[in-house]
Amino acid sequence: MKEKIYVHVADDHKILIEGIIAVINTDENIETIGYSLTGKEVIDWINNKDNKADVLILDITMPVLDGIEVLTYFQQRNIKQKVIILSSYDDVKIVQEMLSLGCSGYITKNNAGEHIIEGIKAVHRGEQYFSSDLHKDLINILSGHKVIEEGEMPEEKLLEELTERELKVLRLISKEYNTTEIADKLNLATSTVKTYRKSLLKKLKVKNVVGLVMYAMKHKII
Amino acid sequence: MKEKIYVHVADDHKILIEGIIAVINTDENIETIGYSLTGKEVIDWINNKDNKADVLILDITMPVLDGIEVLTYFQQRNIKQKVIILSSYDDVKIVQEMLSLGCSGYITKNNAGEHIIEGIKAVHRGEQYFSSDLHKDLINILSGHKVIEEGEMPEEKLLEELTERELKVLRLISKEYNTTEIADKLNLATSTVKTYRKSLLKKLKVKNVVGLVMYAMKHKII
DNA sequence: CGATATTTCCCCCTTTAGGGGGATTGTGTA
DNA sequence: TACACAATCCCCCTAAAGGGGGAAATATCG
Repeated sequence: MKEKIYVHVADDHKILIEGIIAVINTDENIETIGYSLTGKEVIDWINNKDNKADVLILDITMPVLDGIEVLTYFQQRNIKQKVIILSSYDDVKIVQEMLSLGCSGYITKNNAGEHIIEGIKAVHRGEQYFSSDLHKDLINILSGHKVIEEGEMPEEKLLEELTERELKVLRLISKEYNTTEIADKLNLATSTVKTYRKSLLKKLKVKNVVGLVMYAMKHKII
Repeated sequence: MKEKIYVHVADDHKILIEGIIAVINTDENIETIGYSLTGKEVIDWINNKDNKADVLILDITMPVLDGIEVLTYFQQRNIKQKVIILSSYDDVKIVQEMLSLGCSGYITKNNAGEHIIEGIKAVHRGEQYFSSDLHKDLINILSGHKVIEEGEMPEEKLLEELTERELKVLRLISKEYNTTEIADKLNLATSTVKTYRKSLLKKLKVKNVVGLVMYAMKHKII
């Protein structure tokens, strides 16, 4: 008899958590062990010595610390638990960003529950897992992706087309900050921030800030 | 022994559907009878004579015809099945809009599964049902809301705070049009459009276009 | 090492957005 | 009828955004 895999689920929609738990518990070798409704709860959970979960199913969009922030926290603390991202988005860039933040799997919500069970078992074995409906070109890109080892700190770039700085600026733009305020927050000259704004408009092929914000929302950059 | 209530579930996230089905089937008096992943599938299902469902659980955001379009279709055909909206949004305006489109219940995804069972039974009895986490002021507003009778065509306004014109301008802003282009499209003077922009900023209490677009996306105005 | 990309900053300039008024119609309702 | 409000337009003005360059330092990668 194999040892059980203990799973913790984090999503801001309780109904979805209940669903995942119901699906997961159909497998004898997997057991759910608590859930979180916000990123903060996940952090609290990980810092609890009593937690004995092996795998975390993590939604990207959550109030009070989102999935990205949780992953960043995990990366900084070198958390041993495996993380599977459960997301509505099948965007290549997001998958890459999540991978660079150290997650072990990525499953879209469009996918059937059985994939979650597969995914949990795969990442628990130390593999990486991606749900099958991720575009084929994504799989191609990912096949060349370095598998993240235990304790390793992946430092590679994400969102190939947008640079770190451009992303930061875009996130701040989406928070209604203007050029001067962004320059202030990032300790840059306003001219520099203006340069980033211009390159964002060019790279994303949009007409104005509105296009930038729409892109940011659609691609969950905010 | 009571007669069973047959339920159909529509959501673009299969995992959520599986969850809902798992939750619903814990109740002996309710049985799920198929599901849809897009609004189009719902329409196909409703037009199938073999369908014997009583209640439809309907997500608002779906590809290929969203929940709003499905409800509109139902309203036009005078469909007898009861509809419960399952949504991520607990916004008063959206609830009102859905009610005006003839839905019988509104449950947020933040709510536990047990509410779904309660809701299904309630709307099947001919009542209206709203999940308990909807703001209290919403409940107050709704208590004065006319219950929609079979076959009635409600025509009331939605989005009280924004006027028709402001909404039109907001939608065009979200399409990256600038003031001049909007004025052109609506056959207005640019000064008029500027007036609307200013009143939008005031009414929605945001700093700039970015805030307008964020509001529009969050509230499904676009 | 050399090519390439990122980050940082500067100049010039035009267009657009936004903040502050005010004014006129028309419509519906207390 | 009087009042509120939506819809339409105008003025003035400042701040911000965007379009076009250029340029230097640093990093990265083959």
